Amino acid sequence: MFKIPLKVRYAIFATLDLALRYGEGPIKAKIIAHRQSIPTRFLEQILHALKQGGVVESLRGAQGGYVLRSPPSQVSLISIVEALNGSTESNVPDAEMNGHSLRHLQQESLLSTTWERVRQAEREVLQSVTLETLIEQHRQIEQTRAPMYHI
Amino acid sequence: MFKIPLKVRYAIFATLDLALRYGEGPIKAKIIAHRQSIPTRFLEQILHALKQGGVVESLRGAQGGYVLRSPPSQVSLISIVEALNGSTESNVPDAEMNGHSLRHLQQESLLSTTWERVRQAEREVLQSVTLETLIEQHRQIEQTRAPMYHI
DNA sequence: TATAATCCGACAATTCCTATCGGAAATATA
DNA sequence: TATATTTCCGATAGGAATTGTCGGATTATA
Repeated sequence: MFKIPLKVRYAIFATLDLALRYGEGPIKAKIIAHRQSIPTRFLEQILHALKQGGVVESLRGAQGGYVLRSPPSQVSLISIVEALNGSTESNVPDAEMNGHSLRHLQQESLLSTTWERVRQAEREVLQSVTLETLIEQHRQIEQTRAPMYHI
Repeated sequence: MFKIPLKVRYAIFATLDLALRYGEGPIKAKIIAHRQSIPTRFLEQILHALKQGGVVESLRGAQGGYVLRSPPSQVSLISIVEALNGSTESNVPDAEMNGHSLRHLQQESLLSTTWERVRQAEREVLQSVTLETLIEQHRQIEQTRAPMYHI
């Protein structure tokens, strides 16, 4: 329906990369970027946002890198998405209202309930999917694909 | 969660405008634009898309205009949203795949189930809300607001 | 100290959304 | 038929958001 930003996908695959090596110490942004085919400098920004959002921890300096803050089973996609949107996406900053006419504000209030329901529905799905879920899905895909090469 | 395009809101309020006058003959884009505070030329595009999507019918020429194709109770928000996104949003046109590496395609396939669930959840909400629903909400808001002015 | 890594702000490039425009085609009315 | 009206359609401009790059500051290791 509504488009998923590339940033979000990158963030998911970066954290998934960390999840696959959970407990093995910090991993460098550069390594993740290379493994997941993500522009390095862009990924740095994303990882930084994920840190602000409490999804990952960072260790600066030589031999530093990034680590998941919680085990993969505890990291849901919603926490990743929300980390990227910056905590305070809350509700229509004042600045944005100035551009709108009174009419538009009334219109918004009429739809606000519906939008809220849509977002809640999205949230529920994203809450139910964790990095561990994705890892399992990945394994299953690998298992059903592997036999193909042996025929 | 994921941002709602202005185009979608305009489309909803335009069809709502038609819904409020359902059965009273065609209504001109210019009139709707003025009533709903929507840029006229932009609205024309939107109405055209809504026609392609089967949401409205158009009558060209003098005394022409637009009419809802179905009664307000039969027009759900999902049909409006899908009309705007162009029928064949289906699945990743070939052209788009060229830009992506093999890795990115594998990544996509891993998330495709999740995205599909998110979209389905959105769809269910939007299916449950019709223009009639919004009209009723509107009336209720008016009723609770009106007494304020009499004090 | 030298090296390695994250951090941070600025900004360039690109894509998408919003909006405008000119004129063609169709229709009603006189 | 002539005229006015209105949708139709493509092109494109303007602006905002997304994507991506860069330089250097900061922090840590060795």
